Amino acid sequence: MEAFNNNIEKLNRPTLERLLLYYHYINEHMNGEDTACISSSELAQIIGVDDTLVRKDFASIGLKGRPRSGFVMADIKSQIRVILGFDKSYHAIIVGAGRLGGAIACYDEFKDYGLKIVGLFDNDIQKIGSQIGEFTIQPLVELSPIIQQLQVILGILTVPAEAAQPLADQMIEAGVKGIWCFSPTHLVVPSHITLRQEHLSVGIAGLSYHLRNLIS
Amino acid sequence: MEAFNNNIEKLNRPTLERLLLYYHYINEHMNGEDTACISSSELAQIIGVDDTLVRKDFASIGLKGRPRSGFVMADIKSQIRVILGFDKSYHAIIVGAGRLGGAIACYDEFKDYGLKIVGLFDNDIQKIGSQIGEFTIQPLVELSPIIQQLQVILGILTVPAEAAQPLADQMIEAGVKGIWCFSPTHLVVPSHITLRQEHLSVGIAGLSYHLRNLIS
DNA sequence: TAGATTGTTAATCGATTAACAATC
DNA sequence: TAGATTGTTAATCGATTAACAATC
Repeated sequence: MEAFNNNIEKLNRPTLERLLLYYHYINEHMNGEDTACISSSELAQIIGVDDTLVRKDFASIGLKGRPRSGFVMADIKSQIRVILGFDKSYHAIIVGAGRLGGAIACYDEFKDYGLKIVGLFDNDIQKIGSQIGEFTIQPLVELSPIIQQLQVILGILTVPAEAAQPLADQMIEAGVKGIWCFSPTHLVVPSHITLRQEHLSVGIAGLSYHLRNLIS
Repeated sequence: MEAFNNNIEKLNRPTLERLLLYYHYINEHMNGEDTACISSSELAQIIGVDDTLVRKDFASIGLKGRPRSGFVMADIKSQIRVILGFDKSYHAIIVGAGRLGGAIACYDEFKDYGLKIVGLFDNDIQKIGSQIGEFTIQPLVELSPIIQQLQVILGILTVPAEAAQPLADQMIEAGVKGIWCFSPTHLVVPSHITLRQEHLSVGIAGLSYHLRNLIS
């Protein structure tokens, strides 16, 4: 297990992102045939990368193919699930019950990735107690107790930028191991905390940069 | 203009992303002093990159610094705005008036990036005519006419995965030049169309991968 | 067997970092 | 002037691609 972990710990970001693309494609095109195969070159063409890269990626997660037939799709799917941790379920909570927080709370696909939302919090007295999807919005005073009671390891932030840092600090103090932040700010967290910052504006930047010459 | 465009057209993705980080930081820390300077090493430390890289990035967008003082913050800000096209305003519409569509429609920061949402569409008869923020939800039959009338160049998709492709096709047919897709699917678009696919699951993959060893 | 496909080593490519002269 | 900081060339690093023997 030690060696195995050391091995996959090395996966770099481009590889991680490609693994997810493979996973999406296989997931949508498996049709229950457990023994169906796909060649690295076919998958490479679909994803838009070089076929050697696909084989390298698969080798890096311990997948073996067979000359003349390729890789068993069911194997690809299950191995990526294991490597990315989708086979293990873990608890997350959302702080910020605005439209974005609500959208994430109700996002159906999360269960495919092992992520289970177990709470939705807000400081707005108007919202507390009301319902979004299957969640009753809870007050912030419950935040730390719930994190501890339910062993929540991921905190999702969908609050205004200026509220994000203190809430992140509080969640880390209470025991979360990761922060997924949708607030447009720059969080500072201890090095042992996994942080993923989603900046909508990164998307805009790329689009705007490519579109700017078309704007009259 | 020709030469200038050829020049900046070369900006690669890491550079684009860093430009945005510089922009965010400068934007929040300028305090109206138009002449305040910042050194490449100071900015580098804040962003978490090498200082040579900051100077390379700035050189690549035509920014010049001064030995002993650094770069004028106001210059950095305005030059990045021009390069990324934030100084030009353009029209976008959103298709899919669910929670995520609503969140994006009401996202306040977009105006800083030149993006102006001019319509919110849905096919749900229950939703059509109702209000989200300042938008009245419109029926899909209005989609193409509005795109043409208002010269909409960006279409934002927040619909279920299976609805995304035909709607993208329709918007491209009607004249949009870019698609920003939040639906968890793989869109196929002509090569002259700028596509940005946002996959929430990419974020989950990275988080899950790093957290998986902590899950009991 | 012949031929398609894997697995892997070597070559290439592009981005980052190091080094350092030029400059204010 | 002395010293901090830029601007740029060369070195390094890491990821991708090419080449090709091994294999079913």
